[in-house]
Amino acid sequence: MSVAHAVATDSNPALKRLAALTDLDAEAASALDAAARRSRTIRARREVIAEGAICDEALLILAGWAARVRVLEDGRRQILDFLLPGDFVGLGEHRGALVTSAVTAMTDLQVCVAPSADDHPSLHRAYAISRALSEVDLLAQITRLGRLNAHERIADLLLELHERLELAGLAVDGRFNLPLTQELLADALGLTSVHVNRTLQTLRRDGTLSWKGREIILSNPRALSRSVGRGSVRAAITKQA
Amino acid sequence: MSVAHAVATDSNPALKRLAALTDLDAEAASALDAAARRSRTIRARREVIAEGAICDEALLILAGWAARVRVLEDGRRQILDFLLPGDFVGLGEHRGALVTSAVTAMTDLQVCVAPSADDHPSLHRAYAISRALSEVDLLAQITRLGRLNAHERIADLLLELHERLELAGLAVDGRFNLPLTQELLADALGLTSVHVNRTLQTLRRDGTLSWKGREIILSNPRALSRSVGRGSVRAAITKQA
DNA sequence: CGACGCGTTGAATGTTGTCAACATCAGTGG
DNA sequence: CCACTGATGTTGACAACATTCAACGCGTCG
Repeated sequence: MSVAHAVATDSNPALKRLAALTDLDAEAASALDAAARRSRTIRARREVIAEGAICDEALLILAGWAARVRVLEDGRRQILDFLLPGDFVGLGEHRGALVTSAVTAMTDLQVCVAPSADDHPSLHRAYAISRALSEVDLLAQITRLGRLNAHERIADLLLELHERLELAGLAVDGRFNLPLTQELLADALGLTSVHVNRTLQTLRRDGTLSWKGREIILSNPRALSRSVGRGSVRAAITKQA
Repeated sequence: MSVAHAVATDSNPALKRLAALTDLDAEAASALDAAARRSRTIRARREVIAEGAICDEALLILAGWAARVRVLEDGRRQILDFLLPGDFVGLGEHRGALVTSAVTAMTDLQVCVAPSADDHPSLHRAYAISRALSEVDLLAQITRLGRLNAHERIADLLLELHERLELAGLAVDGRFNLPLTQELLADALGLTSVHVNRTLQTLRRDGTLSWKGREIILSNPRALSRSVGRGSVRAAITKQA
């Protein structure tokens, strides 16, 4: 990862993540940097983009958390996945495509338009890897909901978030900022908030994690990862880069 | 959908599906037709491609069913999604990418190498729409597992399969061939085969469906779709084309 | 025939959801 | 400064949903 160019990889989590996915050349990095300077803020709980909208350009998340959400007619809600700094909104879609699910800001959000990768091979690579990772995470979500129990679901999701935030420099040693309520966690995990609450309590009691305010600490991510049997595809893709 | 060219859209479900996604020009259709002539057979239960393999080219499924499967260390199994005639294996991945999950043949399978879309704009469009649909289906699977109960999960999945097979001309009026055991259905739905069995019985009793041998009949797909509150994103994307 | 895969059934158990109440805290306006 | 409000977390009792285990029927195939 070259730091010769004058772009602030360290102060910009999104840029840091993309640089971690593949070697960005100076051009690509400065294109991203320029894009980031034209950023826009979206308030928490606002919709970033609606289901069924037409998508012409992808957005890059610079700061804050968003989520893709589906709401059933009777009010049941499912969070499909979370979008973190360095992730894209609508990157999968081809130009002019319908957006396949609503994206909502979970916190105040800072986004910019993702620069076109057309004349930047290294950006193109970074986008491709980012897409691949987000598919891996969707598949992991399916396995979580289909075959893990409440304890495992919570541990596995927190591990995933930790791995992802680590890439952007936003998690260290099992510690990171988790700006979610137990109810949102429940909506992501296919559980009720009551059950999430109870399960969290046992995870706290047995020393697996602590969570006060918005700071969460996983006592031993490695060990937890092994004990939950968390897959290694993410790591393989990240290292391949 | 032009049928002027000499390509057998009607006898080839895969071609029929792609033609239904977007208007294929004669060149694209004959490229697909040529590719289909160099097909390969894979026996049921064999692995089509292993997780972690390197993917250089996408495969097109001409006949038979496959599935992406994830198996946990302790033997629990989750079917991530099904791949039907006209679907692609490894289309999402960029060249040289790691395959993100094993693909297994559920029946004897006929596949061919998907022709490159580089110099066929209409193929490119078809592939893009196909990718978009498969993402929609992944998101639907997440909602199914996270927020629907056993009855709803079964109905919703069968409706999805019906919609998808309809595009390829393999389902008509709620009737299609379902080459799965109750156990495989359970692995896709995050349930046990015992519970799937019991739930199917009540669905049969109340007249929602019948299933004998491999033929399944949904009595009233429209009504069922409404009663389950099944989303319409698939339809929107298909119509957009 | 026997072995095997698949579907079916019953009884007991375990996991998760529901409902309702209360605790805590931050913010708001009187 | 306090009372009030709303969002979030916590708890208990109970019901609903789903799994487990074990057994048996039925057909196919060697």
